[in-house]
Amino acid sequence: MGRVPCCEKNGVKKGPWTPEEDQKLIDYIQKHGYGNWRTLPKNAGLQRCGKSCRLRWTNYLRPDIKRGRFSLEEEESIIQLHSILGNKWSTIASHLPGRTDNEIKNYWNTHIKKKLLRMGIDPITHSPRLDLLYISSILNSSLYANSSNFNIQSLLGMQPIENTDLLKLASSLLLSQQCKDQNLCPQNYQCNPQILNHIQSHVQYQNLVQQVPYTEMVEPNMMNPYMPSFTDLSSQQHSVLNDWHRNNGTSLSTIAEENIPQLLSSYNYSNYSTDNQNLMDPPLSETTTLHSNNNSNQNLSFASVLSTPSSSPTQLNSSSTFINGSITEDERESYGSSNMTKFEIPKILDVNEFM
DNA sequence: AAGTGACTCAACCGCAAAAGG
DNA sequence: GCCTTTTGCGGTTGAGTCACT
Repeated sequence: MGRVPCCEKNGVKKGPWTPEEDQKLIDYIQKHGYGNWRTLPKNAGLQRCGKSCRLRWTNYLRPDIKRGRFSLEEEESIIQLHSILGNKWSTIASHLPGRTDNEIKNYWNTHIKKKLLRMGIDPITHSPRLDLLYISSILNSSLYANSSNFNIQSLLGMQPIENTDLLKLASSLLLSQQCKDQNLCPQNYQCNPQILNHIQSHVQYQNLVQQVPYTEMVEPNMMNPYMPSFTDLSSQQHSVLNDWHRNNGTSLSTIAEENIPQLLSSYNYSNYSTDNQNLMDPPLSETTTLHSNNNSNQNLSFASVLSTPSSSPTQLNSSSTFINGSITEDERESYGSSNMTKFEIPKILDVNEFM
């Protein structure tokens, strides 16, 4: 395994480590610790550069390294953390005891990323890949509708989407966006129920990855059309939060997860309007009842979308499908055993550290 | 059994940040 | 404040392995 040495300059060896080299490194570090990686190889009698020694130790020889398959909990943690942190592998690794950044990075690239892609979820934004759905929709509904040998999903590495409704709703989503962009949306625009189903599915996915305090949203804007970050809040919303902050003697950064949805839902976000408006906000906030709340006429706001975690009184329809309703065996392996609506943050996650 | 392509993962590279002088 | 050195991180590579034909 590994890379073949491309050169051996100055007697510095590269490539795979031998058991003898490993033993030398272990012996030296056990005796002297690993203070200076630069001088370590010389002192340890290794013909390696310090960088190589450090890497070998941190990724392989460290005694607290956990090897073997990632557990379901670990996988869920990685997905959650990645949705918050992006490719900050070392930070993610620091929340998974015994796992290295390299190992997590590899696991992400070889397993999780592909799995999400197959499910039609963008592994970068953790949002549905509407762009591909849109292309697919166009192609499926027009020129190539009857062509059995043309399949954009397979070309793009996606799982075949058999549910044509999903394609339609993707089109609807984009059309509604275009409509909105051009101010063509009628005041009484009725949101396509299929879109609602889709959003429900997406919210379920977000339940999986977004079970973190909202304060975490401050840092990376997750580019998720349904999940505006804290920094996306309008000044009015900030004002509400600040009022709350003043009344409770806390800072915004310390507002607890369970408080924000409650706080936000007390505010009528139908007034919410900014240039970078949420993709679905206008039609949804006017007409829809996404949640089976006790108030069936409650406006849909992103606050209610935000409040979907298990702490929320809002319960999604547990029979809702995940994106297109067909979860493969592979995906079931990862998600099937855990009820997404009941998913909880693993105890090892202390997201406050990200701040 | 042999060939082939996909997958895995240890290790390398280059860059940036931090530390030291 | 500037320069040099060291450390850490994220992206990428490619030999070994596996699965399929």
